Amino acid sequence: MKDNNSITIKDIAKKAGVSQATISKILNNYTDVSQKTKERVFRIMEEAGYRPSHSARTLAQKTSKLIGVIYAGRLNADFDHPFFIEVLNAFKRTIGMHGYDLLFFSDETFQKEENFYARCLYYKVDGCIIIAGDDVQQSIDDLTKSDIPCIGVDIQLEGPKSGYVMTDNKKISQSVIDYFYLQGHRDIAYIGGTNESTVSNIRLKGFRDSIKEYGLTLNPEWVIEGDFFEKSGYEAGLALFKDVTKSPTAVFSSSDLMAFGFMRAIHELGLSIPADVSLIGCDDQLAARYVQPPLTTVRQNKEKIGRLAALMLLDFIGDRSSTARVLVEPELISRKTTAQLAP
Amino acid sequence: MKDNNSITIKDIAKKAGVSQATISKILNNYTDVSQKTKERVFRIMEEAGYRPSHSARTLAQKTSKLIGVIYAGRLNADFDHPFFIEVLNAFKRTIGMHGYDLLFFSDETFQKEENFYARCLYYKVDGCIIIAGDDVQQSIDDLTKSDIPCIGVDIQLEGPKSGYVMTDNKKISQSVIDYFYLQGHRDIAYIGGTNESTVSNIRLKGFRDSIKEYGLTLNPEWVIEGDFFEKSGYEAGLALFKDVTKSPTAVFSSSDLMAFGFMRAIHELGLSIPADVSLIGCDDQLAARYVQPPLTTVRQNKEKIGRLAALMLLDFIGDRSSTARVLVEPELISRKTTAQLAP
DNA sequence: CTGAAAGCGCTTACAG
DNA sequence: CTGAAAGCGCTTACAG
Repeated sequence: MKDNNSITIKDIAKKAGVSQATISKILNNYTDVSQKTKERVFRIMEEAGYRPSHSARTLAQKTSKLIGVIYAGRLNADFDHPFFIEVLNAFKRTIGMHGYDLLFFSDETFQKEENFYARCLYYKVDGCIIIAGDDVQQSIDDLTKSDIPCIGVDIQLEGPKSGYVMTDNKKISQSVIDYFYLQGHRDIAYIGGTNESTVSNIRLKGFRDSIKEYGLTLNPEWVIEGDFFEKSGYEAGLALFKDVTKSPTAVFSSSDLMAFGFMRAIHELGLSIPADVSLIGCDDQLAARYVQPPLTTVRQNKEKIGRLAALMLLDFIGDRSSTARVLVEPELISRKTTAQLAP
Repeated sequence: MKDNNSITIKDIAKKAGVSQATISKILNNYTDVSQKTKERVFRIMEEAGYRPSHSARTLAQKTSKLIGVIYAGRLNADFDHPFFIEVLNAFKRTIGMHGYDLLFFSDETFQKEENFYARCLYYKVDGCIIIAGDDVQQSIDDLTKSDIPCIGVDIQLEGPKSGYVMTDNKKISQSVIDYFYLQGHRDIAYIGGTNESTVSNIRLKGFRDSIKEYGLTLNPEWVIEGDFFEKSGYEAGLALFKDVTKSPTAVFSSSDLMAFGFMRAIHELGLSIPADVSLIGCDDQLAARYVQPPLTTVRQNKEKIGRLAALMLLDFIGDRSSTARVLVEPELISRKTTAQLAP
């Protein structure tokens, strides 16, 4: 529209008295250019205020130095999930150091079609990070089957150029059971996320397996399906403690939000934590530190997950690896909602 | 590298027996193409698996349909700030419906140079959203002076194609003072953010002005500079209540995090909220609902800010407006840290 | 309603 | 160490 700043490689070539090819080589760090011309050209570019063009470069090179970010999932298909942000933060930092920028696909761009593969081809992204619940599975199917490198976070991608990284969710449950067991608890309940969630199912399986390993028996009524949100935890609390004689002594809630709801229910019932029941959450949200009493919970290493995702993707892009599946250790944060079971 | 899926407009033109120009017109919704050819071409594109190329289009059109996202600021130059996320969410949704995708600039891409203007030209973004504290001011200077449309959130951009939207921060303080006054409080203290923060300074000024409007006098020792984080609120609490005879009856903390710190200090001093002192925070973080007692605080309308930012930017891009400055109403959320002053 | 041709700004063999 | 030329995949006046 305006002055457009459209000084091109051609203009620079003319001013420097060399060919376009030479300018291009200088721009791309070729070694076979004499130091003198290099310096002169750089000076001229500086004076002229030359700006390279991403589209021209991408068109010629067929690679964009762009990474697509696909997010959708269990929390309202938006990116207000704190887990998402922190992982993406670390990812962005690492990938940025390698010269990549991030492209966020707006779900709405193509009227709900959400053909991510098409959009990846459109933008010629070099790779993708997919952070997601399980409801995206279908819309990313084409993409993960393609030869565009993809790393999944919390989603098990199985394509030819795909890999994933996630917390060892089985170990989350194991560490919780271990912790409870050592405190003397034998009657342990579980509040899960939706059963459409892979992550949630792994945690549940880990829970069942651990219970079994300790030779304990699991009351089927003590496995409650929630939806990760506060209200479902509240309802679980009410259900588990409506008859105190049949209540567990310890509860593992697979999200902090549900744990908060559970605490509210227990409070309303006139009971107290951890005197009447021990509780462990999962996520380590900020609020976990501020509830009364502060919530014992399990933290995922989001920084590590993000960094690993970036590094793994970079390896795919550079053809230094093909598929990779990595599990990251969780960490149990001990606070005040858990206590030794009174003998 | 591989099959590349490189069916171009040229191939389609050949198969359809028409010219490239016609294909291009169909792709761009020109009206002057016969319905028959249109349908035939669409079918052929479908069969052939044709994919358009963003770079080719951008190169020819000089517009990318990309919006640059610049974030930096008071919280560690990363995007884990909940305010940021929620605003950006709403922004993304709105801008996405108009066919734009979001480009996140990685700060590290150009070895800390952070010349955002250069990168905007490089990618030919159609506009930018800048969500930031004040320390970015310098690195966005070139950009906001240019003719690239920019909308600032929480930062007052003054360029020829710039505007901003933010909460009416003066009103935040006013509503807090109103609220306290109506409860009988006359001795009101303020815990601010860093004095490099524009937002913080507006709030402080609003605080001072409101105090004056009610004809109250402000004890200079009751204006404390924090840094938005928990610890500084804790220290402020200690300082304000080391001598209870000289303490305020009400405190406005300009962030929830500092309010949490303040609560901790009061608790440690053996005092209680709101019996000994009323407290209002600012942000309405998730944790505000879960602290004991639940925190009265001020909420910003992040959804509205994000939507407005998108709409304003779209108007700039479409040359339907030039500059715009908009303030959004805050909302005071009354919870349990505030009480009528005992007579 | 349709097409020929130039152009967008860069890179890439290839030749020298 | 340097350059001429073709090509990347699209759009845009312009002519018909």
